[in-house]
Amino acid sequence: MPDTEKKQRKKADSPGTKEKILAAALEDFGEHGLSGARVDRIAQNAGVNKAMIYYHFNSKENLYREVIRKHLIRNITAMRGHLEMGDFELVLTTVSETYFQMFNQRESMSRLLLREMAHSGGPVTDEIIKGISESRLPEQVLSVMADGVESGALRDVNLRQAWVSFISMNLGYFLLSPFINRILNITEPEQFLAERKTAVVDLFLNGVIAR
Amino acid sequence: MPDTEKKQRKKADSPGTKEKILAAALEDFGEHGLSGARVDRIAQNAGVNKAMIYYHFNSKENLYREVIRKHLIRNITAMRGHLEMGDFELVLTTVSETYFQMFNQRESMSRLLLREMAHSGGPVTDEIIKGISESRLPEQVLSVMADGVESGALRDVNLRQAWVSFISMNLGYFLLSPFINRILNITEPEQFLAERKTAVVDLFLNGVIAR
Amino acid sequence: MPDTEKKQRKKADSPGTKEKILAAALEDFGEHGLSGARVDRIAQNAGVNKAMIYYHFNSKENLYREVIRKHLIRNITAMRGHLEMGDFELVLTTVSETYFQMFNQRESMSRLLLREMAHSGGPVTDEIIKGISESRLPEQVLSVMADGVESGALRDVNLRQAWVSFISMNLGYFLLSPFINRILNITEPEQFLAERKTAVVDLFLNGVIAR
Amino acid sequence: MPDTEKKQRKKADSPGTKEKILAAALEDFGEHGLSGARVDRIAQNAGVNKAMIYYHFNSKENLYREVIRKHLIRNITAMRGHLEMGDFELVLTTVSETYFQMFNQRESMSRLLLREMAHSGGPVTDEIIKGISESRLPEQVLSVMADGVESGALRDVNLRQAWVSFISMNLGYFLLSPFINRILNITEPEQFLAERKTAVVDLFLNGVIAR
DNA sequence: GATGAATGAGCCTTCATTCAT
DNA sequence: CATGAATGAAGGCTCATTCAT
Repeated sequence: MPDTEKKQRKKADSPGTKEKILAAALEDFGEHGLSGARVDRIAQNAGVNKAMIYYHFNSKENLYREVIRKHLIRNITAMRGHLEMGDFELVLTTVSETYFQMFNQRESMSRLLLREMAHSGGPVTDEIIKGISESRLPEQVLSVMADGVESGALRDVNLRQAWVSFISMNLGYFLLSPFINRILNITEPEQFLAERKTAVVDLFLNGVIAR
Repeated sequence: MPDTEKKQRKKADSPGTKEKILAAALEDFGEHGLSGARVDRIAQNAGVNKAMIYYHFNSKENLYREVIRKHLIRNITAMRGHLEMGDFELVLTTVSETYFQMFNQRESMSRLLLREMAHSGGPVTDEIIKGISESRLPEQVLSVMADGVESGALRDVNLRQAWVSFISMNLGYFLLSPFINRILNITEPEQFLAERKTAVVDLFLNGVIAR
Repeated sequence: MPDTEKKQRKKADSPGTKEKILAAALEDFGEHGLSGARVDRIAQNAGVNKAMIYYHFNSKENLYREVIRKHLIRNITAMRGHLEMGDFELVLTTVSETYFQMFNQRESMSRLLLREMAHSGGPVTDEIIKGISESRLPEQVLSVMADGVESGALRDVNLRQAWVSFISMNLGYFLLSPFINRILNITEPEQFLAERKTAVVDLFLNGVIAR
Repeated sequence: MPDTEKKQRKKADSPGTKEKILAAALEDFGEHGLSGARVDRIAQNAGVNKAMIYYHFNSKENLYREVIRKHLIRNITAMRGHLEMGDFELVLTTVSETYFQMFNQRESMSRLLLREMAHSGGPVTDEIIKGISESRLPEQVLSVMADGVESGALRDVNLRQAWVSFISMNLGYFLLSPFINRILNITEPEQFLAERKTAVVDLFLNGVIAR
């Protein structure tokens, strides 16, 4: 049947055209933002014709959506799997590690997220939030901390404030690294980053644990 | 009273045209970023002719530079004055307060800074960094903390890591608030923000103080 | 007949869009000069979208370059073919004829060249000069004249001065015709032009031949 | 009377403001043409406020007119004085000399004239032509030549063609010098120019004199 | 699927000109 | 006379998007 053939070809034909576009788009959106990105440039860096972008995705904005969907949300929801509840310190370490993996794999990623957050009402804000909410991660951690407070293991701190602080500590360096590196004269960012995971967990734990 | 406003002067008049442009520009750059901002829109919101932007500033990018120069760097360097060394907790509180004042006065500001930081190689990165460096704030705080470690008052933590964490905790909510508010279901951001100052200092202090 | 026009091809079609632009551009540049020409006007007269000018050529200035390249340099280098050495008078006549053909075919051309020469450091000066040099025309004529002087057929005149005079005589009317026609009250320029070829060669020959 | 005072000041006040503007304008128009010239630039180079240009002259185009009036037409009409009829060769030499003086004094001048001629229907074409006609120079020379032909001293050439050739030979180098210098590899233009006057007259005389 | 050509709206910038002082 | 500020009308160029093949 020709139909069958066609369908199979459809998948086989474009050898990763969509993927090449998505990769180039991630780079460009990360580097220049939604309005600063250029469809021509993305097409050229992907090695495809510009019209193909409109064939596969329908608009620049939709491409942006898909990029975030693929690279960001996928990672966030994947976090759920890695997070089997247990020791509080282990939970914190796991969360930290996931963030570090997520943002470290591709430099463009953090920039992309940054810009998106700066937009607030941007096109994919809702989806990101939905992704995070569905991961139920904040909920779980807050509940673990609540248990800790109740059992007297943790100080009676404002849990949501604490959680915001923890997230901020984790993301902070990714968001601010170009600045921090120069201001603090950090010459080996990789090493600083490697130390950071434990430093963050250590500071936070000492900050909340009862004494 | 005479000379209440500045209407009677012959020259150097231009009743705040530059200021009106700068204000409108801050809004637009904060809302849409450098590339997303529109010169027409800025002119219209400032109530001036579009060409005046090029008369007073020379290009869109230069206007951007001036906006940051005026609103950001001015604040950062002003911090120096407020920071007479004293009690460690007082220092932290002062720093926190300055950040909170700085970003709270105008919503656009945090978005502007956010975007600028995401750019890294952006047009004013150097100036911002210079402004911060000249304020000598990081230097001072690090030295205070070093004293604390030496005297045994503070745990032997990596100071730069701790400092990055403190900055991140302070800026984090400003940068991420649109997300955080919805994810943590924060219905009264003002109150959350008001609590935040002390929460941040409290968590950090407990995190570093020797026990 | 099949394939009369070029409508059936798949690619490389664009039924002469580039050519239409070049033609309209020649007119506009000739009429108003590089800075006086208007891209909108060129596009409209060519019957194409303004953006196509930037698609096919990359800037107004580059379009200008291409116009000259196509219409001027092509003619100059073509001269080489017509110039088989022979009788001195024949050489002069050939040169004259080429100039007359070149500038007579399109009124805009002479104006274009005129303006370009007035610019000296203009964008295509180098190319024009290269085109002329490569045609080796001046070289050849000078050498023929040198032979004439040596054999005693020609007076011992300054050859380069003579050559400049000959060129000037040939181009002069094209450059100055709007003025000359009115000052000398020439009511039938075509006839004056037709007589000019022989008049120029005659005057020059008599001026240099030994007596 | 204050009125008297004012009037006298009027003339005395601006110490050559108009002149400074005219000088700067000549330069700019010569360098960039009517449409390429910039009022700002002229004002700046003249060291006056831009509005002054509109105070003294009324528009860019009118300034252009005045520049030509002052620098070109003045010269052309001045020629009349220098031209007392006499020996034919003397007449030719005088004409040549006048042209050479006129164009040699200011480099911008020839470019200005060139551009104006390329415009044909330009704003001052009429005035230039009127200036030339009123100088009666062409008329006089043609009549001298006619006498020469009648007396048998000159060959029976087409007088108007000959006159056009003579003018072209005189102006040619000025118009084409940037090109000619490079094509003929003329390294000392001043010397070439100095030789040119006699070369032109010599060639023309030999071309028309009966043999 | 893929491509080169085409389009229309809009953007940043410039410029001749005017106005208030 | 002189000036700084202001204006409106383009002008060159870009860009997301679409079309024909």
